[in-house]
Amino acid sequence: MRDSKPVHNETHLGRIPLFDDLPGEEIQQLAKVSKTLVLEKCGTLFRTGETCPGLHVVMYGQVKVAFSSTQGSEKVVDILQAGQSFGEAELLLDEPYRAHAQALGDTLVLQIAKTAILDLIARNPGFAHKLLNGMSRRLHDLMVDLEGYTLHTGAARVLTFLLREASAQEPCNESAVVRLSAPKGVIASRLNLSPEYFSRTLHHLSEQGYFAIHGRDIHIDSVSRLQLSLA
Amino acid sequence: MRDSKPVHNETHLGRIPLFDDLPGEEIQQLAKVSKTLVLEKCGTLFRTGETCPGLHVVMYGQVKVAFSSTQGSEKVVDILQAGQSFGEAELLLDEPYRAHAQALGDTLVLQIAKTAILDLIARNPGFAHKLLNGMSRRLHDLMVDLEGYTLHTGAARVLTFLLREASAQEPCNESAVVRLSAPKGVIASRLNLSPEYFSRTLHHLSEQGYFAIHGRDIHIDSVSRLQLSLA
DNA sequence: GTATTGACTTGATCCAGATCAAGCCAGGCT
DNA sequence: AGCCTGGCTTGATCTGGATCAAGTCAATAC
Repeated sequence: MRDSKPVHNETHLGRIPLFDDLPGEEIQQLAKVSKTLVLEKCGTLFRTGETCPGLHVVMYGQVKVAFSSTQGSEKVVDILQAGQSFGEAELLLDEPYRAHAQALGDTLVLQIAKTAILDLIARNPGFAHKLLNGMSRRLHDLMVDLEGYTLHTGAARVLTFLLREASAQEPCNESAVVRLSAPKGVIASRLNLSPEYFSRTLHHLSEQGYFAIHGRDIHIDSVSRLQLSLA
Repeated sequence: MRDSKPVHNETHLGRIPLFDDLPGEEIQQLAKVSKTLVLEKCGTLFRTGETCPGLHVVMYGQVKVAFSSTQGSEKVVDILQAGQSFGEAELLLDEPYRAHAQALGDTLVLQIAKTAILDLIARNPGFAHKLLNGMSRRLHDLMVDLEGYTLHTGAARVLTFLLREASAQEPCNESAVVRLSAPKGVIASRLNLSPEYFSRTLHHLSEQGYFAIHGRDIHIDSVSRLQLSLA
């Protein structure tokens, strides 16, 4: 993890959904108070228990956020893609992180100083509203996850995951090729399954004819058939 | 579930944490656009799939929020106490509820019109900030729950629950009597356990000498001993 | 007082998914 | 080439917690 000077971050920041209707001078101000973090594969962004130095925004690459148990096992909570921000709740509450975050590949993250964010909230109602929407989205997604973990089976979670990926990667197509954006073990943990059971479930479902597995590519013939199997 | 005219809601609203530093005229405005809902035991506040008519605030009583599976079983997500609000995320996103809500006893709930809340966010940065803090808190609590569900055992969840209740009901005491605020079955579901297993675990832990069970009262001799057993 | 209902307990059995243990295979080393 | 190393699969076994099935014990209703 190395720091570098904030060169040309304005242009990048301006494209992030959270900031994209902020006036130019605000963006410049943000860029001035943010640090650029370059992470290589497995590089740590933050650890459990650390206090939150600012808002993290993934510029490119992927970051996995996970809990770690005392026995060394870990549970992936989220896989952040480029454009996503993280740590709003901890920032606003001044609570230490419950989870740790690690880059899944070469990744670039901006860290925006806390005061700048608080400032924006106080001065710019539009920004506050956008932040509220972002947190609502996260809260909502977390509820969906929770529902899955507590009252759906492993297979159902796998199917829902594939369907969501399919509609994100190839919207409104009857057939789709879903490319798993992370190692299967990471996806498994994200779905709260052991790698072994995830593999078995995936192969079992493919034997039922729901899709074909080619490495990290899942070929789905009939998206609507998957949908039906969940109802 | 009956509606009644908004009588004297101002005084009640002004005491809710979310609104307690709003000027009097704003409170009056809120009271004017809010509906009073009187629920008796098991009365439904909202159902899964309904769209959100406004922000719900529990004035007194208790409301359980739960997912229901197709097979009739349900999973309690949260038990709302007096003073708590619910539905911010769904309100802001215009998404239908993922869960349903039911009164656990005689309960009074205020329902504040969506437009009034949006207005306040736009006009009053302090309110927006407070709302952000509230949602951060909920997001954070959900992460804690998720951590418990995914990497702690049933017994550990029971102990953590009792400890949290103890410190809420009798802060900083070495011994405490925790009164379960809802039927054991509801608490069990909140901890993602079957009623049977919750009962067993509770009795098993009491046999280990962690506490004594007297109906809904749990007598804890040594709070610090429970804390130790979790580390 | 007796039935009824709802909240809880207790025991027996079952199962989804974890864990343990090999083995496999592709890609990056030297 | 040969050798790791890490990601994935596959099989055998185990277990936390669910489910099914009776009770027990209030508290309310009749």
